[in-house]
Amino acid sequence: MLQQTTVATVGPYFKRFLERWPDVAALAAAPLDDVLTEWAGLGYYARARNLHKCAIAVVESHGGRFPDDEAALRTLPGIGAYTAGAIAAIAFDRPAPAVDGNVERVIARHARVETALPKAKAEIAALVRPLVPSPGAGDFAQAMMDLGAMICLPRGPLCDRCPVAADCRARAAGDPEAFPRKAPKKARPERHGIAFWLRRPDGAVLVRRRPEQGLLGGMTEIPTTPWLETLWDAEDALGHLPVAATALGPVAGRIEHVFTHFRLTLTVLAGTSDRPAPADARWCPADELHAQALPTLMRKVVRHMEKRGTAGPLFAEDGSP
DNA sequence: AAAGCGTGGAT
DNA sequence: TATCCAAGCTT
Repeated sequence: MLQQTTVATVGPYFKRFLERWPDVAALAAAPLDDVLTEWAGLGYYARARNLHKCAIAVVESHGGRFPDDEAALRTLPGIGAYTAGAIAAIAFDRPAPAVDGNVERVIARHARVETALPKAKAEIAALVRPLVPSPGAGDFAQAMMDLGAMICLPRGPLCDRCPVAADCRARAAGDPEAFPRKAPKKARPERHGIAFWLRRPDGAVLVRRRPEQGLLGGMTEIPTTPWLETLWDAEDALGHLPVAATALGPVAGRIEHVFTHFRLTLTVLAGTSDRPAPADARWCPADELHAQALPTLMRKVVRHMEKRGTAGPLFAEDGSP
């Protein structure tokens, strides 16, 4: 859960997750959709799919216990270089480096590594590995991460309180904030889509499961058009209407959302339908909507509609259809 | 091996 | 508002 996510954000998710699935066997036995529902809002949903796969692998291939060496851990789904090292060192006190973003920063400054991230990852891990004490690998891993999190800050590092300031090369050069070097990031394009808010006379809302792979994979969505860098023509959008509907009209306002690699603006087309749901979709009773595996973007759509009320055909605030 | 993959908080 | 950043991994 903590991969690319802050402790503060993870906290409540972690608690609920462990209450529901207290051990690997329980998680392995759970339906993926339940795991995704519990994960909804945390982001990077491949982590949830991988964690579930990982639990199954641990149960089926490792007798229900995590392996204690880096190489075996590294083969499990969702466990990469950092997580394998962290588990080996912290859970089993094996001499492995746990190099997260904090440690990368500490080392990049201490050795004044000129190679830019992410290319420098291997170089930095190679610098850490010989430093790992044994026993004590777990404490070392924690200490290095805490040094980065509390002293060797991204901006305004507290060098006066740093236990290794004396031989820090970036400190000596007076430019610690210039490290780690980073590859330039690319622009974030704007994309647009139209969401179809379709209700049955009994109030149920049409929802759909997204494909298992890719963005928001396996999560539940309010059906939308594809998300393109061009604005949608109303007529083109209707070609993506998932089920025949009546009283279709645009809803005032927009939903803005920022993903890692693009910005998205959704507008909503609301209507009514009494048809059976298509194969990849289902009618969700209104009072069950919030218990679905809705990612934050889709919760924004739901919130948007709840704010406006959902009775009858909807029109823009200026009265246009 | 560069690109894809979420979200919220801090500055 | 824009940018950065967070206990990274997979393809």
